[in-house]
Amino acid sequence: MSNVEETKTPLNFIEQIIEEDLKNGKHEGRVHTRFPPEPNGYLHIGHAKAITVNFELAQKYGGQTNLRMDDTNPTTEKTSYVESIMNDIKWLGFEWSGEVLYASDYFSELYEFALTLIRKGLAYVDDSTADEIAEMKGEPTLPGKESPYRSRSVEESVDLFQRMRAGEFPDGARVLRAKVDMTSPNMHMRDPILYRIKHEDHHRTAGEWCIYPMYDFAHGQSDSLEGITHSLCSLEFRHHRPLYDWLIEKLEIFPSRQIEFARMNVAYMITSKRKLRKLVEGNYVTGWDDPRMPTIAGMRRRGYPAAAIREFCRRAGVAKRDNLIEIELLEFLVRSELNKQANRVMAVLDPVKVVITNYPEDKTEMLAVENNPEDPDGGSRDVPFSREIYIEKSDFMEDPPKKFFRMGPGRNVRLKGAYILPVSYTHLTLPTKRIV
RNA sequence: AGUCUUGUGGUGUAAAGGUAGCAUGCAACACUUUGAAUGUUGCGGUCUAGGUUCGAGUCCUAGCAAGAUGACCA
Repeated sequence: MSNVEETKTPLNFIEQIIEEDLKNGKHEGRVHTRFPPEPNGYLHIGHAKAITVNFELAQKYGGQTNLRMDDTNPTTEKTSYVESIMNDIKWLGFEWSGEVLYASDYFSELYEFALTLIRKGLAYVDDSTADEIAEMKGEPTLPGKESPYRSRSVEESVDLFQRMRAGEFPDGARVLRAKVDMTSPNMHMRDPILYRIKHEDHHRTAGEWCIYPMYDFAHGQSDSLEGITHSLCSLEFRHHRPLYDWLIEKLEIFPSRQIEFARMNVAYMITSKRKLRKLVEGNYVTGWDDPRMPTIAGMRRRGYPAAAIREFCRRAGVAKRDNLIEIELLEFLVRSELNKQANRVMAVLDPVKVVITNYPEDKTEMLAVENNPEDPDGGSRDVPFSREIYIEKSDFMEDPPKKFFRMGPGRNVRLKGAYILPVSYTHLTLPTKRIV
């Protein structure tokens, strides 16, 4: 009768999408995700969430996860951050597919993509100033205006773009823009900037380039070049998705799919690299890995186990609504993990001497005490026991209330790993108690 | 001519028209072997108003609320 109902573990909405794709044989059943940090600071608890989701989702469906540095802005990015990022991900317990990848590895391909777009009449070089472009962009409630350079010939744009790349123009003189729709209700579709001029050394390509692609012209293209099937990002990129898809379609390249989910917010924790950097640079903390910082490195130094952080990210779930996770959940999981793996020792901070009057004066025996009651294989250690021992002052009360389960007159207590002690004390002078 | 997304116990997350569940939190009780331990019990919820349906958290309509979006950042 009682058919064993298959206990279907609930799927989050991304898993549902993936399983649907798998069912339809999309991408030959391949699942490939990526974690794309910008190397301009240390990873924090919010990144831990993105890392866990990306890596564990791929793991679950037998896929792979790339680690790709989103390094398209040479002014803010540093190699030292690349190292900290690799460190933190490894410490969290994840392994990326192959070598670390860089968006900067694709600068040549991206440059060719740009040329392709121009030749298709889908991008143009704009000589307007930043202010003019902002002005013409309009406002969310008002349509924008087309740039006078929008109708420039393909040949002229190709020539100008090549000369931008050759370093003929100063920073800000011109940009490359996609030709989409200046009246779109979506601001990101109002001829977004694809390339800007920056005469600045890059942490990896050094002085090789003086034009750099914008996020929208690097991220999706990198996803595509790597064959990423499911490109997960946070909700604020929802408005970028039409552009993400538009570029892939026009370029006729591998159709990665962007899926947005809500970032994790944790009570009392700042997850803004900008603000964390201020703490570091203002010397309010000793560094990105200060134990008070909500960075992965900081939490590591604070003693939080990686397993607890991973579990925290899992329990926070994956959904699209804004959330604020209570710190209590993290603390609960840290305790619970530490309970499993930490050895116990005894220490007395505020000692009170106890004399066990019916125990031989010159005897000392070694009693075995388990290292970890939650770990049967944790072994034991020997603790000496003799007539005079010390206990914590707060473990004794002369006139204890009913709820007090520790030492008190007329009570029996069991000493951890040792004997039951009947306390029929006769005389008490702190800091020494005499017990029969 | 704004657009998009999201509303389920205090918090987070499930329930694919059919018993609103799980976790955390809080409370009470239990406990002669550390505990911020463990065990048991309890508390507490579908944004609002209509509609469809035998039946609505779920579908429809209208509201309301919150968040995102106007960088040559990502």
